[in-house]
Amino acid sequence: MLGAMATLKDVAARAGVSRSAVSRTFTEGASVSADMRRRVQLAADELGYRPNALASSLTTGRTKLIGLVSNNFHNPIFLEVFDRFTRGLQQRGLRPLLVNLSDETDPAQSVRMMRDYSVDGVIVASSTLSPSFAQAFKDEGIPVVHSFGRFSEAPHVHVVGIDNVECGRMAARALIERGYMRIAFLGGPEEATSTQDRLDGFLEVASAAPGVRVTHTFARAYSFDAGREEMARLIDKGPADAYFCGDDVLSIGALSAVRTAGLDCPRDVAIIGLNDMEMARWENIALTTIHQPIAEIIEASVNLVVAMFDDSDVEPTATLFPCHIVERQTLVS
Amino acid sequence: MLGAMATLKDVAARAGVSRSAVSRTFTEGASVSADMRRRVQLAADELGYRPNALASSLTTGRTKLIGLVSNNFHNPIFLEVFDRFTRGLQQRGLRPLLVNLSDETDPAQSVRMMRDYSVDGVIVASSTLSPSFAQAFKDEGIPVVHSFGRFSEAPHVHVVGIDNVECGRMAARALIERGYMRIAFLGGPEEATSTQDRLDGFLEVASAAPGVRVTHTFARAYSFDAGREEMARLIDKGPADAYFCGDDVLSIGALSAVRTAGLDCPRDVAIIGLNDMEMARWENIALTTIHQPIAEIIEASVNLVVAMFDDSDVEPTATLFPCHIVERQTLVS
DNA sequence: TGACCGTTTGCAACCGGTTGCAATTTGCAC
DNA sequence: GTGCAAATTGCAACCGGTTGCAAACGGTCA
Repeated sequence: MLGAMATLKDVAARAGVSRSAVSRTFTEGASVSADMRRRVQLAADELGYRPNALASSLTTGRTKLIGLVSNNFHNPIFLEVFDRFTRGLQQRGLRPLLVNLSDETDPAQSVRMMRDYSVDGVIVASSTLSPSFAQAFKDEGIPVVHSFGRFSEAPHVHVVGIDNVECGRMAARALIERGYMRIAFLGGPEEATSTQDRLDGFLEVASAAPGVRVTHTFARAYSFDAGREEMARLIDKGPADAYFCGDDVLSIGALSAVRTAGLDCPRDVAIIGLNDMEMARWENIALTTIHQPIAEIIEASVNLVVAMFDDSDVEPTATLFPCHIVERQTLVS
Repeated sequence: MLGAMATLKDVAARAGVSRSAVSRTFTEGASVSADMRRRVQLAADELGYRPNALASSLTTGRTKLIGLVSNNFHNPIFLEVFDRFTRGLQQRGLRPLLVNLSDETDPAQSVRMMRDYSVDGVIVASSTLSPSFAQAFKDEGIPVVHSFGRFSEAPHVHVVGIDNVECGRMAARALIERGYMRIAFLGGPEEATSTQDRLDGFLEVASAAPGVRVTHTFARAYSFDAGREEMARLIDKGPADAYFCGDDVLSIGALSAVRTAGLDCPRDVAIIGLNDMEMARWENIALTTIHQPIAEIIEASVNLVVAMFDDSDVEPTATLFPCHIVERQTLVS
């Protein structure tokens, strides 16, 4: 169609004005007369001109690119997360540059990469990465928010998420209140910060409850298979009465193992999950679980990273959103 | 840490060489002596210098940015798709710029956006978008590949995917071979190209089979709820013996409805899906389904878009990968 | 008519790189 | 030591924009 892409210069020539005039026409709030703007627009339209966002970023220092870094590409809840993040960013005129932090890749490399592309900010979306990973971006001078990250009283970077320790407590209380006496935590991978925190809270409450026997084990991943395998193993050894599973996917795997073993879910082995992902509502699953307010977390994360554009040096904050239990059918009521 | 990011000029000054020398040191295959390279490297390391990818794109004309455009942010299989795309691109040194084509946003806007950011290419990952959408990128001179797109003998843009019509035939044959006499297609949204094609193939074979009664309906989306609702409705009216469901998610929803109605899945109502997503293997689902070779499709798509960098004007091709049925437990054997 | 002020416009330098070309250096054979 | 080709280096222009500054313009008021 067009031999080459029209540039500022072409438009200026065609409209018979200076390059600055063209630039100003396409810059919000610049000083241009209505007449000039009309002439430039006309020439621009004829040539199909659009400003090159990358070229202008050179002088303005803003790319409107946001790094979206995650290592959770196997947990269905993250599709929901990506959906919301991309929409939230797009609505604000920002573009997500997606980084898949698969285990092989060196994390430091992704930091360099983000710097190479001069992203305006980075959102680390992961409940398993250590706080130090997000910090690496800050050290490079890149605004960063850690979504679903580990809470800290005095975080080094902005953290938005839930209080995993409190969720652990909440789960323990829920099980104890319902009269379960042998309860257990079936966690995600031991090295995940979310697993550690949820366990801490769970044990804190459970071990303080008189007469309650509490145990815990870890699955090798937040995945269906890992949950199923671990629960199968536990059933073999004689299971507890009720389990707090590290997350919903794990819960669904565990649930499957329970049923395969010919046991009934709330009656023989009860389960409470965490996340309240879409699937938890499916009527063949009907998982009782702790709801994590994803939408709020993401909204807050995006707002935070945007706020940092203007004032990059605000004190890092930890924003926690409250969770609540959604009653379905995997716990006696 | 560093007041500001070090630039080429800073490094040149520090090393006492010309700016060109620094540039060449960081350019593959440029003419620099070993001695020079050492001096520059030293200065660069001391300053923590890294070349600005966007600035260089200005002269090289390559950004290594690839637009990844999709409107499927609710089908769990697309998490797998995004995972594979991001890894495939990253391995080749490319960065995915994710675009969420949610229904509200004007498609034309995403085309402009990609142009503004000078992406080297675009991958449209969607089985529901019309071919003309992908074409819009081509019209702007942007290399584009439509993954999971509709097959055409003479496509306007590169298409990589499966033969949906053939899948429809395959499903019909599978049901007929197994002796089901009243079969039906429970499709995705009627306007999705994949739904249309699968229906065509299904009807073609089914209506040619003597004594076989065939019907079809559409769910309002490729989603669990839509599948469950539609199947519940069908059960009310008296269901067919066996259903080809538009995809796995739909199948799982339908399966749920079948069980909720107190029916047994292969015996009373049989189901075959399409996709073979991870969940189809879950033992509480065990869906018999047509396997779609996602990995191959994505690998081929990425290769294709990369190949277009060098030669943008190759004749558009349609690459189809064969599918096969994976036997599990929702069809009699 | 001229002084004065606010707007609009263009010039030219700059953002952080790349690259063609010519000048300089190097290596090697004689 | 000389001659010549190949390898290395720097200069300067360029990629596609933005922006501070000063000149030009337009209008008002005396």
